[in-house]
Amino acid sequence: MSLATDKLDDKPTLYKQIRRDIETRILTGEWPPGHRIPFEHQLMACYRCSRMTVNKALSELAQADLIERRRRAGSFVRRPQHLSAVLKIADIRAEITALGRSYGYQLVQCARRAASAADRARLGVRKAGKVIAITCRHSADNVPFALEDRLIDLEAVPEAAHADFAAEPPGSWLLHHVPWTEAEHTISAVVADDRTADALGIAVGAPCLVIDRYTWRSARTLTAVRLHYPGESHRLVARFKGG
Amino acid sequence: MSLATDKLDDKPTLYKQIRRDIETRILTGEWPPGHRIPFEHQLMACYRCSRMTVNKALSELAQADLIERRRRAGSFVRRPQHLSAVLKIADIRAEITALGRSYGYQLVQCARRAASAADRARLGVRKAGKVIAITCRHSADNVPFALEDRLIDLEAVPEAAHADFAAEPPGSWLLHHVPWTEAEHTISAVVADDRTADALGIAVGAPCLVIDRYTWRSARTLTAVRLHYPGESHRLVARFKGG
DNA sequence: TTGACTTATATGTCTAGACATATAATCGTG
DNA sequence: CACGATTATATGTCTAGACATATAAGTCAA
Repeated sequence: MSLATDKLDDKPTLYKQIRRDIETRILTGEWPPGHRIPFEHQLMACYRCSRMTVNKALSELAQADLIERRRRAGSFVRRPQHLSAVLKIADIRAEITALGRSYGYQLVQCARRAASAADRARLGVRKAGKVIAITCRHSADNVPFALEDRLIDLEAVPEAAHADFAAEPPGSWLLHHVPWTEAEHTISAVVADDRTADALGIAVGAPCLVIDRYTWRSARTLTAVRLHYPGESHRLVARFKGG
Repeated sequence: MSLATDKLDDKPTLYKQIRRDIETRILTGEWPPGHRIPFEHQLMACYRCSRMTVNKALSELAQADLIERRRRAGSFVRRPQHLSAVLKIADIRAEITALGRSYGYQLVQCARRAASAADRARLGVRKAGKVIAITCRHSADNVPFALEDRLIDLEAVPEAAHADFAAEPPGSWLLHHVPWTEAEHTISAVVADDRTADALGIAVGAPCLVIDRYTWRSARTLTAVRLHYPGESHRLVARFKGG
């Protein structure tokens, strides 16, 4: 279980030095959340450099959400984002092939229909419209990997009408054809019902990891998908830095 | 399920305009992974601005991992990071109080002992040494919220010997007293065994979300913790931006 | 063909200024 | 005291330069 030393080997430059100094103080707790970072002009004097140099350091810390900058007031250490969570799982096919396993895909069902009330609730739309409902299965080395139930809003993604979801998984198709701006994952655990157990080749009552993913482009829901993973075998691994 | 329009309302400035233009082309796929972004001097001419302005735009895109910059070669669209995952859950007490619920804590067991072979394997240490093993329970509004099984390496965190884990949850204590540099979460699903079901007040065989968290400081494991959440009630929500 | 050397060039960092702008703090007035 | 107007100030953005440096590409000799 070795740990990568992220980027400690790159040449130290002044702005990185400044950024690092501040970062260290934040991570060690020497500067707790809410603490005001020295003003830019103070750091200029301290490090004997121009304002643009300290500004670059502070801007990067702000982009990384470690500090918050407020006009006239100064820069402050942000509270660590409790319970804030970020999870990215873009494409199951890519995930499986990246693991060096062979990817398999079976389309179980694909229907184009007028949105039901339940569909509209799931997609967060009011008006009537058409949707595509897809059920499919992903497998790795011929072992079921995940069961996918997806809804695509055809009003938001009209191109999807011409996609061949028997040939290409909807997730991959969407990733390559439809730009998105924001997404949300919700992770929970359930026990397998008949249908899920059957599709994943596990026992009824076996644990499953469930991921619900909603994808938007500029406040418009594009697609909603629910994925069932066999819970014992599949794991989501998340590694990160920070304080 | 409304969606915050992240930062579309802020004043458009030139470097943001440039960043946005490039971002859009990447997200729409107009510039696929590997595509070379125009050189800085081309963008300077195109937008009629100084090099620092385009540099700021490109630097931010690079920091966000949307592009990769290579000296002499130029800037290139990066492959989307499939299966990359990030998850942050710092402190259960903070999580619960942030939800506006009352936090409760019960220490079930706390033992200081020489590290067993299993302990050493879990912490990734070779040498013999002392550890603290803690089992405790977190509750929200007097309903069991999570069961925690934690191991703290006393060689790495000697201060922990003086902490009172009956009064303060170990996660909170560690967060406030011990700086860390890197962590890893693994999420999986299981069904509750006797002990877990009993502690969480759920049925044996009910689904549970399991989070294993390892925390390091400079390649040294500080603590390993396993959390069981009642799977039906607890959800991890992850929201993020990007392509 | 291959390896070593040179050169051109795009990015990396930095400066010493400038004006814009949001807003905390102060001041003044009813 | 409450509230609106003013002011001071820290950050936000931008410029027109500069030199450093890694490296792709070209050059030349073995």
